[in-house]
Amino acid sequence: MGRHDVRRREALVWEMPQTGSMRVPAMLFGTEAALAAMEDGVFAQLRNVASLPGIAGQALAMPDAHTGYGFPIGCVAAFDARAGGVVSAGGVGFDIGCGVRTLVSDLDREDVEPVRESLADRLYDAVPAGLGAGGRLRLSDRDMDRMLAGGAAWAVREGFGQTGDLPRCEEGGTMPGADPAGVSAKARERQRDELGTLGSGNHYLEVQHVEKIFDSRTASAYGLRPGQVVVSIHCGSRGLGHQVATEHMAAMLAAAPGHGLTVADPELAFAPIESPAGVRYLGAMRAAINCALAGRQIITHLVREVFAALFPGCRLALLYDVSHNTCKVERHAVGKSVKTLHVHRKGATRALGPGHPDLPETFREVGQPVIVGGSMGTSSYVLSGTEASEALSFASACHGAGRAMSRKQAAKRFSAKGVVAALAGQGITIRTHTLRGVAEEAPGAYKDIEEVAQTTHALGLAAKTARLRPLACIKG
DNA sequence: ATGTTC
Repeated sequence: MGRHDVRRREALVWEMPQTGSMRVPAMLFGTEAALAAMEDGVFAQLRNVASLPGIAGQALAMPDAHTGYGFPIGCVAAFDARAGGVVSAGGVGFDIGCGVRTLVSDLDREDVEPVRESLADRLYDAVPAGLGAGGRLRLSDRDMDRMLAGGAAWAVREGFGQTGDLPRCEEGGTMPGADPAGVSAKARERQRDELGTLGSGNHYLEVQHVEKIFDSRTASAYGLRPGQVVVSIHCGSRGLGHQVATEHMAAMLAAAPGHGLTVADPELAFAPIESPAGVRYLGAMRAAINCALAGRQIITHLVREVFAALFPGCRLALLYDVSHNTCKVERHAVGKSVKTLHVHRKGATRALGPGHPDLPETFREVGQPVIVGGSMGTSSYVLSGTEASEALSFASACHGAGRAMSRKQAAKRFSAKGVVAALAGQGITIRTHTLRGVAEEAPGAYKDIEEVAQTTHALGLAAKTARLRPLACIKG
């Protein structure tokens, strides 16, 4: 029961046929070498996902997939409520609403290079980061409810950002259907002073420059040009999302026998979409997504303050904000019919193609910006959504390089000081709250982003638009 | 990912 029955369907497409308890086949994407390097756990977890009630089409692993909690990270799976479909907290992940946003400036690399160290210091001081780090905001219970219902739109109303930012966020900056009352007192307490903080692990705030443009028409629609300075923010819902995930995984596990469901792997806890446990999770999950959106919006404001101090009058406009840990209700073609599905994207990015009605007018002709964050010190990519991804992956693409080894292995293998020095030699400034974190996030602990992006592009999951190179990176 | 093992 593993990878031995994986069949090559096309150059970059691999299928695990429907066998045993699987209700649908599973598909994986990558080169032969990438599949050979993929952890055994991905195949086993994908088989579990493909066995869940009500799954539609196929279970999918993106080119950056690696083993996760229940579902692989880099997994897309869609469920049909009318066919007994389920929702799984492990199918969204602990960091609910985690995502990336990229801001585009009117500065050139040459403007930033002379003050790179000072800019890194100021950003490090302005944006709280690290495990358990608190920020300057303290939310009352009433404000907490408003934040959980309003997301980035709430943050803009509170003075953090510009109304023009909102159309540039997935869902317009507010995830609908949130149930703030479903977020426990404990989850709220963990978040009380964490709003607008970066967190730790692979989260980062990076000043980058546009190193290469692959498609000038799309890049132009996105406002990207060679040499331009951009800022990317990668973070999620902090302690609140973690608490929501923890509580609901336990609740789903407890409720499973009542639905006549067996859960093979406790990490794979799930509940029928329309069951009380499913409904409660979805409401709380959407509130956590709003927490993540509000957080990225507040950090955007802090970054703009730093840039305004160093570069008076400079522009820092939001290109796009997109999550890669979500479950969303979307319409997709399955076989000959179009169905309403709960699409889980765990370590996978929504990638709507040209013409999709959910896209703002600006992106209607070229498709959605798909922001793919590299690991610390390596390139990131701006891709664009394609029409092909609808048939391939429920309009989804990769989310990053994907880990090639565990944090523990990486901490053993790499020296933090060595990593910082090596990156300095490449003209990349690192500011960090934890040296161990730097070793865990060493570029060598990740897959090659170039190969992941190329596979994604060649398959048509999303198209290469621009490559971003880091200048300065703030780590938690 | 995470008040880094409720």
